[in-house]
Amino acid sequence: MKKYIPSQIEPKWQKRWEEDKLYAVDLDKPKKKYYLLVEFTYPSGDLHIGHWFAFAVPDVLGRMKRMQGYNVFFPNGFDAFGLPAENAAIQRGVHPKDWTISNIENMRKQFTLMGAIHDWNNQVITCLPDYYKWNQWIFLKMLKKGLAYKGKALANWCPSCQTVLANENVEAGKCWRCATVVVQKEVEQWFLKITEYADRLLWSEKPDVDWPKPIREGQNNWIGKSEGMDITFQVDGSKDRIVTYTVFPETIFGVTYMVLAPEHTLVENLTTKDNKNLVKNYIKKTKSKSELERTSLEKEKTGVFTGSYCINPVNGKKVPIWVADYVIGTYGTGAVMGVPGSDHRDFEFAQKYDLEIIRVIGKSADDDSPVKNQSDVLEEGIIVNSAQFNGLTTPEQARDRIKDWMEEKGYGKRKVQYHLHDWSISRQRYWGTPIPIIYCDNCGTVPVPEKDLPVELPYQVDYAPKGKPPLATADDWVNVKCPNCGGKAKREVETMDTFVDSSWYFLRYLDNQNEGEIAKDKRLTDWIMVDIYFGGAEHTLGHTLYSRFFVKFLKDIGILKLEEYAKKRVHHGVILGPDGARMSKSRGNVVNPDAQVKEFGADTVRLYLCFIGPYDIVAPWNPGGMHGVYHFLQRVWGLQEKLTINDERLTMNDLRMMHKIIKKVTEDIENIKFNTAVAALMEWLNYLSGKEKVGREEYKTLLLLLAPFAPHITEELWQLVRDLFTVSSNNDEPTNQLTNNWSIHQQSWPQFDKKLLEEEEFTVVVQINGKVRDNLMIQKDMINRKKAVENLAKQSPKVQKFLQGNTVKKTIYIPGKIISFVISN
RNA sequence: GCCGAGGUGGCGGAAUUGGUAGACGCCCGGGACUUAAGAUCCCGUGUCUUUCGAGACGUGCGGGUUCGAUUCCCGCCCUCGGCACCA
Repeated sequence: MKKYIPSQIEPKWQKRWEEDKLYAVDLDKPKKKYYLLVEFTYPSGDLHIGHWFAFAVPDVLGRMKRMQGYNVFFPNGFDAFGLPAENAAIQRGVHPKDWTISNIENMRKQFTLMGAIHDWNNQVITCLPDYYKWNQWIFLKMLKKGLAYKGKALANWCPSCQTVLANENVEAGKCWRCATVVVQKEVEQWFLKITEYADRLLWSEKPDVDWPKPIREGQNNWIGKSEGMDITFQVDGSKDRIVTYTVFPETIFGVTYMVLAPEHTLVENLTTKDNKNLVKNYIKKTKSKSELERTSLEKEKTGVFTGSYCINPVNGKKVPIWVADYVIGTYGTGAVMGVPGSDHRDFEFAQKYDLEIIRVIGKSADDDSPVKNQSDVLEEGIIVNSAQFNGLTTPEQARDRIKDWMEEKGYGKRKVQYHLHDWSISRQRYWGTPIPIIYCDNCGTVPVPEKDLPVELPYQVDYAPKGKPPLATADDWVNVKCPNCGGKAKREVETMDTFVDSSWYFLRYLDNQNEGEIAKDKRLTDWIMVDIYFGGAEHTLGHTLYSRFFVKFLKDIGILKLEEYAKKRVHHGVILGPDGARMSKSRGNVVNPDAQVKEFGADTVRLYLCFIGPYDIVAPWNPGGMHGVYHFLQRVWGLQEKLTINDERLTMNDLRMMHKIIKKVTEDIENIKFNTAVAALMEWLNYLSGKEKVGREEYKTLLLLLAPFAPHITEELWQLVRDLFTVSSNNDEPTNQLTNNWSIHQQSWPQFDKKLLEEEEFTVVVQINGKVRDNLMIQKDMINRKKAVENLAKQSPKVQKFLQGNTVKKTIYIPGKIISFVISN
């Protein structure tokens, strides 16, 4: 027997599989299709162990499905636009495109070491024009439907770089590049109107697709639908009106003040002379604060009085109007009614500034106790001090009745409000999809005609200009004729958020050569439902929400027929460094998969990643664990010494064990429980190692079950003993099927036989007052005879010891499992 | 603060329509083989007590339901991930 040396067998089989096109998928044959999708990767240049975890483990599922006869499509690609390429360009003077393309080449080589069944013929690279053309196309379709629009929004702004910064590029309130203090500035940007789809993006209680509950709840919370009311307050002595939004209209009688956001348009009008300076200073201070400071850092609320008052419509009460930065201009109406008796935050504010506090929700109908502490504040209970509504319980009885009454009287109007904002897609960057818009001196904003797509990204630009986006430096590109009037015009110089790219890439896999359409029609109907989608939990509120939005939009314009695009979503975990911290170059705890492959082989790395724990685990890399699975593979290798062709040696126990393991491994892979599937294989190997000889059927089944996990070693062993399997026990000629399908990965997945799983003997545990005292072995035919089992149990000396001198009050028998005596003592 | 996930040996973890807690692997200890080391194979391995038969305790903490609770209920503590002072 040769020694098991992974480096001698792995490249050999990878090459052969590639040559024989073992994993090529014919997308025109949708019969028994299985679309396996893993979130594509950013081409950072190096494949790290996280990529292996993300791709090699789902590959196990894909391989089993193939052996089960499915036409498995497991494409891969690169999310190739984005900031790191631009940073590399600035720091090292490499062009982002060259940097990205060479990274992709390198990573594809590293991907092949994994031994995955990827179909690279259908790869997607988002930075190529034939891909991003369709970003532009979708954008134009949205523009046509009014779902893409230009608007203003607050953004992080670096006054020195003259550019908008993403949150992750603001470090402690300063620009990551030049350390200038970042300010909030209103900037014109392109938006996609995702809020239009808010209701459809909300998950129902029982959706048709199998997505984890945490992601559904997370998205629903993020969308944040609330059903409340806009209530109008007249400003005292003025024509101005303040509209305030609330989800608690039942507390309207408890309003004792009004608060406006500093950005509110009425603030200037409402501020009286005496208060001008105070308010002005306050607003100035607010502006210097970043959103971060205004929200999380500042726990204590601050505010100033404007000097004006407004009138509560329900009771004519005059209440003071304040300005406070805890009210956000962009949420609701930018005005909040203060109900300190029934809201903890309002209470804190009222107490600090000595504002009136009225109880409108009490513990009982006659509860008129003063609200003096936070603990006296009640958000739910019985309505008091509220005229005809006293005595109603909140929110059930009171809320809708008060809403009805207020609408009837014209005091307010029901309104649905979402937390979700429209999606800003403008980036002042080079390395992204150009937004297909032309600004004409005569015609204004003109969309690029569809026939002129793609608007290609120019190669020659200054990536780090001061004061304008990089594309603005490419004069030849920027200056164009207006497609409408032929007059002088300029292109939009901003590019799209890269989340646009990833919102529909799973469609493009279905045909990236077909330039006339987004993907082939037939494949969009036959293949598009992704059967299982693996990815990171960090995309709960980003990518997966955006892509659901895109799919719904594409359905509305007739491209797709689906409301959801993935039948099932599975989250993977995170592999930490051996020190338990997140892997990072600066920490020096990065595990290099190539080095691991060199030392142990790809099969061991794959197997370890399966075995490390549940697939959604966050766990450190443990080098000792690698030794464990490597050892296991060596033992599998050594098992060939015990192989015999004499199948008659299989006992009932052997058969039962084998079929039990087939069932366990099959079901565990299907249910994404790879760790216990591997444990079952180890358990069986331990069993087989204990035997003198291993039967042909056992050996074959072990290789087949192990093949998805460790494709190389099983292929090698299969080829060594294949002839033994092709000859049936009565020495017939080898069957054609096996000679054509030379590879183990072309074989059928083992089936288990239910009949062979049935046990002959059962272990019954004997308990006395719930404590285990003995075990009984009983035969199958005895299983339902309680009395007999009871008698048998009572004969046990160990049991007798505890029963002696006591009376059995009760006997519980669970057939084949437990007999439990309850005694008094 | 809110939302979500979780807390089981020295370590990663297994077992939940309530039924022998610790599968499988790592580490560690002992033995075989070897001149030796390594590799490999076999045995042991939750804690404490023990007359070596066994006994008590044990799944973050405190209660409860039950013949029986890691699993169900009530009240806490801690860790991780996410976030929006959301009216």
